[in-house]
Amino acid sequence: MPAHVPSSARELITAHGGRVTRTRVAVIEALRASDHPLSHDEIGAELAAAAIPHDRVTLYRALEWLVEQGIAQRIAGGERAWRFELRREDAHRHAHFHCDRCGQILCLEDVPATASPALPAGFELDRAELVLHGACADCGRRGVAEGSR
Amino acid sequence: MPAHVPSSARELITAHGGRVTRTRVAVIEALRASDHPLSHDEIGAELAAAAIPHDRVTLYRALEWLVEQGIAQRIAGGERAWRFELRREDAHRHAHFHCDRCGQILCLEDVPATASPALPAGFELDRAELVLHGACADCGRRGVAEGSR
DNA sequence: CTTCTAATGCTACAATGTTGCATCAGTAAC
DNA sequence: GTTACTGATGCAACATTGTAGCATTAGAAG
Repeated sequence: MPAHVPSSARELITAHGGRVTRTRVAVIEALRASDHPLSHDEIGAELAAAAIPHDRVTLYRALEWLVEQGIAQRIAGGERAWRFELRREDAHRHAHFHCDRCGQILCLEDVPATASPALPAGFELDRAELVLHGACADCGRRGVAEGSR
Repeated sequence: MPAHVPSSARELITAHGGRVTRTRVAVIEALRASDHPLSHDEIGAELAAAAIPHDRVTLYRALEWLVEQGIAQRIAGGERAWRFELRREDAHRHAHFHCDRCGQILCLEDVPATASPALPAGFELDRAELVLHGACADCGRRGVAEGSR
């Protein structure tokens, strides 16, 4: 990925009136480099791998800020922990797939998370979250009868 | 609701080879009586209101069993806690709405949780979970600019 | 370089869910 | 009805995930 992309992590942060800190930059880079939503834990591991000192709480707050600013978005995956991914202009409506066996979550770029128009009166729609559950290609091939836990 | 519905809680349990215990019966009744998915906490409150002694862990395990048996299903709502609802034959595909302001979750009976056919090769779909986020009728009417937190 | 304050990095805590194990109770066999 | 078997419970202790408070650090502006 070129280093001088239009909206670098630095630009992205300053554009939202935030301070450019190593944690925020690293989190954005990690999210950008991944092809699937990351959990707090996974992001923490990325930072550790990049030898970037960080605190658990700081990471939570950095992500909270990114979500508030609309730079990132949360996904309620299959497990208890939140997952995060960068919010893209047009593609922030794709669905996700959660494998009930290996727990992996991945993006289904081709599957739109359609916002149905049939909402009751008075309701305001902000966003739609579509999560498909099942077995991913790897797990599916290993047979259905194995049992997942 | 009539007491002699085709599949009473008792029948539902024995049909799946489980023992009929007050906790399981009460949980099923609570889920059946509610028009929206319930959290552990809410179900616990129902049991307490019905003067049914219960333990937090027992409740978790009762719900776990119900989900395993396909009697109930989990919904990953807006908050961290799981929500549960009875799984209905044909209607187990409706979407849910999460109000980002009051935290309430409710069923959108009219909105189907469509399972897209465009899954990558090798993937097996079990179920689709569609959650719409926004403001419910009550919260929406009270103005958008109030701020949610 | 100094100043201002947003972010950080603790610690401590809250909320949610899980594990182990002794005991209780639902069910079936007698 | 009594007995025996084992699923289900209840308790304690723990694991995971996320928050709150507050003193300190460091980004950005002058």
